Amino acid sequence: MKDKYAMPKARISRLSAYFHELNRMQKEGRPKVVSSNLLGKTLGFSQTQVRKDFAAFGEFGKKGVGYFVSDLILHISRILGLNQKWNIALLGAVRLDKILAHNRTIIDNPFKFQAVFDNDQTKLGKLLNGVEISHIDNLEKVIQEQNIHIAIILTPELVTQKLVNRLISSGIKGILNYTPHRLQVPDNFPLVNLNLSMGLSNLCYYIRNCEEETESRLADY
Amino acid sequence: MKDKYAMPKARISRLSAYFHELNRMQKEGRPKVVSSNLLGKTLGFSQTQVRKDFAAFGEFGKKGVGYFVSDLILHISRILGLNQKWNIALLGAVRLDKILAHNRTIIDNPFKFQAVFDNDQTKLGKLLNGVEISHIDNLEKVIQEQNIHIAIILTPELVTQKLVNRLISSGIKGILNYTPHRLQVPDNFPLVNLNLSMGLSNLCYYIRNCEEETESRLADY
DNA sequence: TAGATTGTTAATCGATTAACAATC
DNA sequence: TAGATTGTTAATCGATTAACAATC
Repeated sequence: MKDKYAMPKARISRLSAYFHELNRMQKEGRPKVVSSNLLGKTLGFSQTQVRKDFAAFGEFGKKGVGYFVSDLILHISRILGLNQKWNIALLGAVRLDKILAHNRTIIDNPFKFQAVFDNDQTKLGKLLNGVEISHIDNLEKVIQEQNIHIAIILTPELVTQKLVNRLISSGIKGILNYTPHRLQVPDNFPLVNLNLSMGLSNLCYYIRNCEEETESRLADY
Repeated sequence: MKDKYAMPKARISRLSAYFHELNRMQKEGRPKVVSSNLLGKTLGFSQTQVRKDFAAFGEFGKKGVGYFVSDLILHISRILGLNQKWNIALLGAVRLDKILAHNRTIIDNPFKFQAVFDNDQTKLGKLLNGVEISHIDNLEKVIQEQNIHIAIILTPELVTQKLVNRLISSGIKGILNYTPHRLQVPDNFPLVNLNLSMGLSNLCYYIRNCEEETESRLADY
C-alpha cells in the first residue's frame, strides 16, 4: 500500500525512466504486458528493484502475468503528476527548440511552454520556442495571468537570485535550474538542478575510474 | 586514506558541487580557509557529510583550522579528473552557445569543444559553438585525429544507437547523453544521462509531494 | 495442474549522522 | 592554554537484494 512519505530520490528517477520506456513500448504496440524482469533488463535495473519500486505505490501487476503496459503508464503518470497540465516559463531568451524537440514525446502532454522572459528590449515580442518574449518587468503579472507553475532558469548568474525571489513571491510551484549556479530557495521548495558542468564532471570521474569499479556506471541526473 | 573503490554516486555529485562553490570563493578572494560547517551550510549538506566526503579521499584539512580553498580545489580537480584536458565532440548540430556560456567558468579549463557533427550537407563547414561542422561520415577519422575523449549526444532517436556504436568502436572514452533516449553501451562504459524530461518529471513529483516530506527536496542531476 | 511472475518478508549491503579524541 | 575544527569510530538509518509464499 501507499506509503507516500520519503520515497528515495533514486526511485523517483527510476520511475521517470520506466515511464519513458513504457511509452516507447506503447508506441510500438508491443509488448502489451511486461514483466519486471524484461523492464529491468531493458533499463539496467534488477527485477527485484522494479517490483519494489511499483509495490511501494500499490499493486499494479498480476501475479503470474506481469504488468499491463497501459495500466502502468496511468499509474506512474499519476504518481509523478504527469496526469495534469503544467505551464512552464523560461527565464532567459535561450533557443531550446532542438532540445525541446528531443523531449517532445514525453514532455508534450503534461507540459506547455507558455512564456519566455528576457530583459533585452530588442527581443521583446519576437517568437522563441513558439512563444512571444515578454519583458522581465512583467514577470509577476504574466506568471499570475498565465497560471505558470514551473520556471526554467537560464539567466545570467548576477541577476538570477533576485529573479528567483520574485518567482517564489509570485507563487511559482517549482524551479528547474538549468544553470550551474546555486539558487537560494526556502526549505523544501521544489528545486531541481540540471546542468552540463556537473554532468561532465561526473563523467570525467567515471571515465578515470571505470576499470576499477564494478557497477553503477550508468548515472542518471 | 584512499579507498578509491565504490564511491557513492551521490558523493561524486557533491564533489562537483563543492568544486563549483570553492571556485566561486576563490574568484571572490575570500574566504581563504573554509570550514566543513560553512561549506555545508552554503550548499545544504551537513558538516559531517562534507568532512566524510573529503576524508574518503585523503586528509585535506587542518584540525582546528579548516580547509584551504586553493588546496581543496586542487585535490577535488585531481579526484574528478578536471586537472587534465578533455576534448569534446557534439553529435547533432544544436546551438548550445548560451548554455555553454553559463557553464564557462567551470567548464573552460578542463574541457575543449573540438568538433560538431551533423548529416545535413547545407550545414557543413559552418561554425557552431565556435567549431566547424563536420559530416557524420567522418566521425571515426575526426575522433581519432582530434583525439576526442567525450561525446555529447543530441542526435535524433532513430540514428543515435548506430552512432553510439561507432563512437565506442572509435575508442571514445565516455558519453554524455543529452537526449531522453536510452543508449545501449557495454557494461561499465562511462555514460551520463542528462535530460530535461527526467528533470521535469522529478520536479513535478516533488511539487505535488513537498508538503508531506521533510528533506531532500533539493535534487541534483 | 504446471509454469510464470508478482508482492512481501528477511537479510544484506551501503550511506548518513552523531559523537569524540586528536590536534592545530 | 582555550577554542575551533578536523578525521574517524560507532550507531543509525535507508536502500537494495535474495528468497519465497501467494496466485494468476
